[in-house]
Formats: sequence, C-alpha cells, structure tokens
Amino acid sequence: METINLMEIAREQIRRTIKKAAEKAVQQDSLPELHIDEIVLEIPREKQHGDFATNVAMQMARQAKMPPRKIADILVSNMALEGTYIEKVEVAGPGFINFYLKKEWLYQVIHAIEWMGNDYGRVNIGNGQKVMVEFVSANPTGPMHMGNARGGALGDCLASILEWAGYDVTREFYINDAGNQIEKFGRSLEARYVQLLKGEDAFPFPEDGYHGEDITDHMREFISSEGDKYLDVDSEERRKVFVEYALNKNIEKIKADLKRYGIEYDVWFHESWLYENNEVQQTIDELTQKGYTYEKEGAIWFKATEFGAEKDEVLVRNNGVPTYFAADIAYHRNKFITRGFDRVIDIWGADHHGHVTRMKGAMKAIGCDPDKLDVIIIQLVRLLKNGEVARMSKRTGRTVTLSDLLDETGVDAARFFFNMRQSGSHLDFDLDLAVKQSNENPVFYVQYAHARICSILRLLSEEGIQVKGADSIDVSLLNQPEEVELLKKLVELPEEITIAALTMEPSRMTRYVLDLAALFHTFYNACRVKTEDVELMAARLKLIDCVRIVLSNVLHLLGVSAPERM
RNA sequence: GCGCCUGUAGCUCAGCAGGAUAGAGCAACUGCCUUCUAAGCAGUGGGUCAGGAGUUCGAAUCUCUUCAGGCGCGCCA
Repeated sequence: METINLMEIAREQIRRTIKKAAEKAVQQDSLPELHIDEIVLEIPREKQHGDFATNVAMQMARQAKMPPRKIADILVSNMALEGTYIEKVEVAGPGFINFYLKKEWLYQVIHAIEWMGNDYGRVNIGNGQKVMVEFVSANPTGPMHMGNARGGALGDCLASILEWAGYDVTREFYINDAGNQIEKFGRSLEARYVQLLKGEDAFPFPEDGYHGEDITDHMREFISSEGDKYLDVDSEERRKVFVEYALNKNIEKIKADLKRYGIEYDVWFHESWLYENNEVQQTIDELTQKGYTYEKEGAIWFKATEFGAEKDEVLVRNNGVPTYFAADIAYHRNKFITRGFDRVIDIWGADHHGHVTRMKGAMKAIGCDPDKLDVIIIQLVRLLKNGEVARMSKRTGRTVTLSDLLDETGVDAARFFFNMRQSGSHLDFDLDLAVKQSNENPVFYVQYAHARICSILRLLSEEGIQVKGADSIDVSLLNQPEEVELLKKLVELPEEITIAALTMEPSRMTRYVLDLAALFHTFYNACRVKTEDVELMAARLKLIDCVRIVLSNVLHLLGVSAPERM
C-alpha cells in the first residue's frame, strides 16, 4: 500500500539540503571535509525555533575545530532552498540551525488524509515481516485477573500498531493445559468433589492446591448434573473427568471474556499439542545432542549458565515429567522453526521476568537468534476505589476479575486506561475515574471531541452543507494558530505509529489522541465552523472532518469506540 | 547476598539513541454559555528531575555510587 508521511518527506528534504550545503562549503574550502553518521532532526519544543532543528554544527565543532555558530552560518549561507518546502533557515542559540517550513507543506496533510481515509497513519516499516504477539495466556485453572486485563489491552493494541506499521501480525494465546499445574488442578477438583458430598474432613485438600472458590463452584455445578457417581471411581480416572469438565469451562469463559474485551486471537495454542506431537521430547533431545544438558540427581538439566543465566535449569524432573521451562523452549522452537516467524513478542507479567534470560539463552542453544524474541514485562496493576486500594470485588467478595472490571467500567475505559501508562511502570487504575462522565476522564474527553465533530457535520449536513474535496477548498484560509496546531498534529500520526511500533509502546497512541483531542477542543472554542464566510466554512469543515478521521483511526486502533453522539 | 524495574509539581504520569526557558492531566484559585454539545475553553500559582560524583560546549537523559520502593533468584508456572 502506498503511504504518505509528510514528516519523512520534510526530513529528507532538509537532510539533503544540509548535505549539499556541506559539500559546497567543502569545495569552497570554507569547511574541512568531515563525516557525520546521521543528521539528527528534531522538532523544537518552542514554536519560535521553527518546525525542525538540527545540531549538526555543534556536532561538527570539535572535528572542524571551529565554533559551532560559525559552522552553522557557513552551512546556512550555502543552502539552496529552491524546490523544497523550506521557507527560511536561521542560526540560533549555541549553534542550532532552525528550519521553518512553508504552509503548503502543512496543507498537504488534508490531501493525504482525504486520499488515505481510514488508512491514514499506516506506514510500512515492517515490510510484511511475520511477527507474533503472544499475550494474556492466562492460566486456565482459574479466572483472569488485572494483570491479564492489562496484558490484553497492551498486547492487542501493540498487535494493531504493528499491523499499521506494515507487519504481518499473528495474535496468539498459549493455553497451559498440560503439566504439573493441571495435576494440581485435578487434585484440587477431586478434593472439593468429595468434600462437597461427604464433608470437609472426608478428603484432605492438597497442600499446593488451588484454594479459590471457583474450584468448589465447578464441582458444585458438576454434582448438580452428574451427582455422586464418581465417589467410587478410580482416582486417576475421575480426576481426568473433572479436569476435562472444568478446564473446558474455564477456557470457554476466557474466550468469551476476551471476545467481549474486543480481542480476537488468530491462534489458541495448546501446550498439550507440544506433548502430543512429541515436540517437547524432540527439543530436549536436540539440546542433549548439542551437549547443553547433563544429568544430576536423577533430573536432566539445561546448561543455562553457558548462555548467561545465573544458574542451570531443570528440564526433566527426577520423576520423568518435563518442566514448564522445557515445554516453553519447545513452544518457542515451534514459533520460530516450525512456523517460521521472523519476530516473536511475548508479553509476560512482572513475576516472570526472571524467566527472560534463560529463555533467550535457550533460544541461542537451539539455534534461534535471541534478538528476534522480545519479551515485554508488564508491571502490576493496583485498583483504586474511593482513593483506596481495592483487592476484592464488592459484589462477589472475591478477587476482581476481568469480567468484573468490564461490568464496572466498560470496554472503552478499560482498554484506554491500561494503555495510558508505559508497560514498565506500575499502574494505578482508578475505578471511580474510569466511569466518570466528565473532562477528568480521558476516554470521554477524546470520545467527546469525536462526537462534537460529528455533531457539527450532522448539523451542517441538515442544512445542505457537505464536506468538499480537498481540491475544491482554499486550504490557505486555515491560518489561525489553533488551525495550524491542529494540522501539525495531524501530520505527526504516521511518525507516531512508527515510533510506537519500534519502541513497542502503545501508550504513545493514547497520548497522541489525547493531544489531538485537546487541540480540537481549543480550536472549537476559538474558531467557529459555521460562519457567513462560505469559503472559510468549507475549509474548516474539511479540517474537522480530517480530525474526525484521525481520531476515529486511532481510537479504533486502540480498540475504543468512536461515538457519533454523546 | 546477587540480578532486574522504578524514583520528575500536592497526586497520577510524559520527556530519557544528550540540546535552547523541564511539560501534561488532576487537585487549588480566577474568568468564559442569547452563537456548531460547558462531557468544553482561557488564565494564575506550583520543581533540589531521590542524594552525590564523573563524562561533555551542554545531563532529567550517559557512567559510577548512595538511599528509598517493587519484583525475581523452586525438580512452581
């Protein structure tokens, strides 16, 4: 797809202009020949400092043994601005070169948005690379918690950003339906089953079992349909039945909750498949063949320390059962080798960060480039209610689950709030704020901007006034500061998507859309769209229609609705 | 003890491949609705960028160190 990034166009023109000026100066012997790796162009914080600024003169100063301002002057006097968007160039401060662009450049964005519509903002830095985002992967032995909720919002938005950046993205959920924890799950269910029918003391609850009420609930329901006929059934056999029953219920619930949350996975990958296809054993064999394992005390160990880890790790316990780690290596081997992903992004909770180094080490051991695996660690979530930390749901008296949260705040607020903070920082989720219908609530603030625009469009449309094509309006009428600021923000979207994709930070997009909404509200109060001046009205109408498209694009990328009325 | 993350306005956080006077929202105070949604806008006050040292023309940003908080270091996942 053809994409338009005005920011990139401007940067390229400026870089070329600087380069040519430098070459010319060297030819005239007014500057020595020097090498600069990359010309850094930044957007100055202060508007008086122009649209772009560069510090090349300061960087060259040492090499050239000349004062930075003098270098800057020489460069500027050798610049040829004809045929570019550059209007004027100034030297300022310690030696910055500030570039001021023509308004024409800015007005191009109107055409770009009209041209690309709901695809405006897309870029192609991914070149169709196959990338997997594996996220949530909640333990199917119980309900989803706030960590899963944050991971879901983050992972899904990151996946969307990568799609917008030109990657071929697969969203995947890893279902841990095998191994030790399923054993524990089965023993816990069995204990509750017998206890419910014959009393608390009739069966000892396993030391390391799952104590949650949901386990008892499962068995209570099971009994109401199946009765007590499993009391006399062989332990192993009935545990199998209980596990299948409860696990399916949990997985169905997880799928339903995530669907409600607006997340559609491409693949639900079962850990058990890795065992069924013998991939866990194959992986262990491969590591052994390469000499990266050894036996000690009846267990098989992986030499993780040879790959930078602090200590070696058990792959197969002395009872012959592979560890979670062994299965996880097999899983990642499957992602990279069997399925051929170019990049894999895993989103894990903070309590798994110790796992990162050894996982990357294992990647190296099986011949995969560890740099192609990115692990995003998300920090914990604190729920706040009435200014206090809320651990339990008031309604159920149990820990707050994803569905409790969605009941309380709705999908829009949850997804927006979880993406307001960088993944690395702890997040306080203010439940009261999330449901507040006022300017304090960032979700409403952005959605309100969208609804306001739709309202104006609707009103004028009823009077027979429609949005015109970019070619039939006079864009140069958009010269109020509020209008210019809005246009500048619209220009930034492709670059914002690019940076968000490169840094894997969806929170950038929530900040962007908040900024854009704020600029719109300012514009709204300063400039009227509906006026007697027909030409001006047409131009402003076009402008707000562009803002509407961009707000809508970003909100949808975040998985948040863009209401037309509020 | 070792490793990772965090520390910026009263609160919640941006800024951190070094750049010009450190920003936003909330809270506080002052204004703006006979005109397209006041779920909005404009303005005021508010800082030892945790402390210290170093590198640099220039450090919130990079290095070292101290302090404070969180997490991890299982034949758990």
